[in-house]
Amino acid sequence: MDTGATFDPAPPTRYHPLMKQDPTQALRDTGVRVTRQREALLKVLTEASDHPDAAELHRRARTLDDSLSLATVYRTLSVLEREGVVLRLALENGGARYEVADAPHHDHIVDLDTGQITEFRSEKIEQLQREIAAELGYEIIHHRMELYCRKKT
Amino acid sequence: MDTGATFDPAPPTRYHPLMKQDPTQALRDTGVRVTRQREALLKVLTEASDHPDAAELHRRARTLDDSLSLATVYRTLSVLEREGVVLRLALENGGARYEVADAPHHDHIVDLDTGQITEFRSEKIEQLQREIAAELGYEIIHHRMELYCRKKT
DNA sequence: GTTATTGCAAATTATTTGCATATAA
DNA sequence: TTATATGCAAATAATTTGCAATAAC
Repeated sequence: MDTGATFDPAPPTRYHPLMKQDPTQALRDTGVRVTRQREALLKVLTEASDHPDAAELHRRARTLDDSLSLATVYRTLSVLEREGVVLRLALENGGARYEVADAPHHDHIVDLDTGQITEFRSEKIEQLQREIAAELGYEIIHHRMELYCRKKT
Repeated sequence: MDTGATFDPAPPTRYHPLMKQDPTQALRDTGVRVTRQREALLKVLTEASDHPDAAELHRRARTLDDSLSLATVYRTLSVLEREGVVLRLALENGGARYEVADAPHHDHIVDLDTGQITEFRSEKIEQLQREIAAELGYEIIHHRMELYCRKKT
């Protein structure tokens, strides 16, 4: 069985335009001010291989800048999302989770027992999605797909 | 182009075991008490062709039982979800939306401009999903897929 | 008659916002 | 210098919960 799908426990390649170079400089070029707290958050985000929520990012980034407030975490995440630097993930339950947009588009497998998230992409599925949307006269702007799974015994 | 996908603006066929007969009687058989407020909510849910949130369901059901409280709406929805009678939809933003589990599994297309939701199913995609999960030793318990689209011009 | 369900109000959780102060460019 | 970002505390929004009263079976 070869589905042509590829997997990434933690994607290595830079992808988003803003991530091709130093993200802080790239942000500056877009007219976004780079503050101490934004640098801390960016560092924590790029180093995270899991998918932390705002509170967890706050916890981690505070070790780099202990004045950082949770409100600023939310505000910064929203700026970074608008700039295309991070992606917000809204899983089935609980609050939003975040990941750096440093890899090509992918979808997620959630391990229901461990909570572990695996990323994968399937060009075949993407193609089918586009065709299905097109049948209804639609163009896909973006999409989400999550497989909630358990290890086979 | 034939993707084999099928579409339902509002699915007609009863599906869930509990929906094959009178849902209220079916619930009673499972040991769930059928109250005035639960009947009102069930009626509103089965008659809805859109995907209302809790507040909207409250509004609609209150015309049938004006004593119905929002807290009871939430509690009832959670009971109905546990019983498999309704599905909770957690779209990209905003609160949860609900639909009756009266049709086979399907995914959703969300019109970004009108908010309209179209249901579709694609056995091809489902098959690919299962294969991808299997490659990682996973079995899919359930999944979600939403295509956020705009009408092609 | 029991036991589950309800309404109400108060509590929670996740996130956002107003405002005076601090700071990047 | 001057607009933007920050921290703090208060405000929202969606959902949940404690508890005494009520109703289903």
